[in-house]
Amino acid sequence: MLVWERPEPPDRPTPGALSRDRIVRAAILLADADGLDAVSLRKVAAALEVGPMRLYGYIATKDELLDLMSDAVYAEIQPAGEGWRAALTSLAETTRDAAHRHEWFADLLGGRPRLGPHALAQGEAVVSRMSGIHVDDVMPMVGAVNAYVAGAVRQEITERRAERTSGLDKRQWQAAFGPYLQRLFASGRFPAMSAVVHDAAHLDADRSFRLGLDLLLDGIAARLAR
Amino acid sequence: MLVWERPEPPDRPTPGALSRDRIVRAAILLADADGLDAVSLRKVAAALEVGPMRLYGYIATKDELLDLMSDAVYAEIQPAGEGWRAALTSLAETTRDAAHRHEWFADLLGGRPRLGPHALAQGEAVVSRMSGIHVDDVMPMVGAVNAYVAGAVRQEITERRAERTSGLDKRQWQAAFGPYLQRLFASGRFPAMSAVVHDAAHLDADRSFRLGLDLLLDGIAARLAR
DNA sequence: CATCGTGGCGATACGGTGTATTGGCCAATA
DNA sequence: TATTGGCCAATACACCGTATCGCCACGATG
Repeated sequence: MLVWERPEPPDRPTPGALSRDRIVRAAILLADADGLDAVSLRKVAAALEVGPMRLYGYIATKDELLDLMSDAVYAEIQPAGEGWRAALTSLAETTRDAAHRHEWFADLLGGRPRLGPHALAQGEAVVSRMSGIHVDDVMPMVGAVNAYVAGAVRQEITERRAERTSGLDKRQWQAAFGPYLQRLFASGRFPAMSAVVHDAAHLDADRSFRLGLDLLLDGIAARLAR
Repeated sequence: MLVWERPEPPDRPTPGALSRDRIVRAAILLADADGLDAVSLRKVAAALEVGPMRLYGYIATKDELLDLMSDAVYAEIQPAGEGWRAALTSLAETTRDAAHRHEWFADLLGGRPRLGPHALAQGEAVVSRMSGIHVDDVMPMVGAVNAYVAGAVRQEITERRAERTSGLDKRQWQAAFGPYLQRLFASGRFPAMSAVVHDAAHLDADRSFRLGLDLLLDGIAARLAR
């Protein structure tokens, strides 16, 4: 049950030959274009001009393919920076950037164990930059940032998707939810929320993500100062 | 396309009659028992001793059923407490408790718009308790807590599931990942992580969740004090 | 060189899914 | 009583992940 490791055939691969990499890349292209639901083993195989069963010589199951796709994205996330605050900020921003390039990544983020080699390498890159922090504090702090990032990114992508599908048929969306929401708010059952959504300044996604992250990092800084 | 509102037939319902509530409750029982994947319209219908197509008189699509299930869980989350810190803490803990009762909720959390009536009521309960906070700061702060909670809870449930399935056949799991991880760590490519997982105290899930939450709340408190 | 064995690969098959369509039956109305 | 309308069940379709089977081509062996 080797998941992330599977030896390629030792003789140099024929250029057109199948491989785990080619399969994962094809799956990622499909997911980038049409979302995770568009990734089926049949479609991936078709994109590679191959029968569906061929894939089972390289991956054991569809879940394993999803794990490999995730780990391929982790390869794109390599946080840099000096000092813990820069490292954690970079971790958050590069993860978010990756999710913007691959929206489906937001759906997988946190939904499966992060044990792939690239995910581990990313963890190493972060942990190794947490200089001067007590060893007992490293994982909780990194974990908290990862949790915030996963939740915030998923929320953001969800909203973006909702806006996009409502943009395609904004008329429909407004017809469906506009009256419903309007009635609820007019009902007076949500006075506090009404006041906030009416009066508050609306931040764009960048600023809102950054603000929440800064709150968390400020809390970490305060803890470290004690 | 009324999603969360659909009038029940006005004459008082026959006890055994179908209804959105009965459908949602049956789906939740299935999901609690065997996970989200076990929720299929056919199985829900079978649990209600009814043909699958009957459900389409009450819900438009399976996604709508998932939205209704989510919103039913939000009905269980009613944060209490006086003052913003108690309210946000309560929001986090009750959300986490709900995900412990309904593990599938962690998979849905943040994955779809939170526009159901109970979700809105929960939002109102939180916002109305953010007393003394500038109107522009309310949503970002509540949003940050919600993001952290969603990410942390999903991560926690994912780990819990991995442990459980590996508990069923722990031998298999160790045989699969033990050597792989051992080799990676022995390879010396992850010195910082190795040191941390070797030397650091391991917190249980309760403490780790609470610690991350406190970091974020401390950051909020610091911001409010400025 | 002829034959046999083998192993990889394609096609087929199975049980499941969400949902569209069809057709029949029952009940209320003209 | 004849008709019509609406509800409900059954059927149907396209697709999914994956198990199985049978063929064919190739390498080893007599």
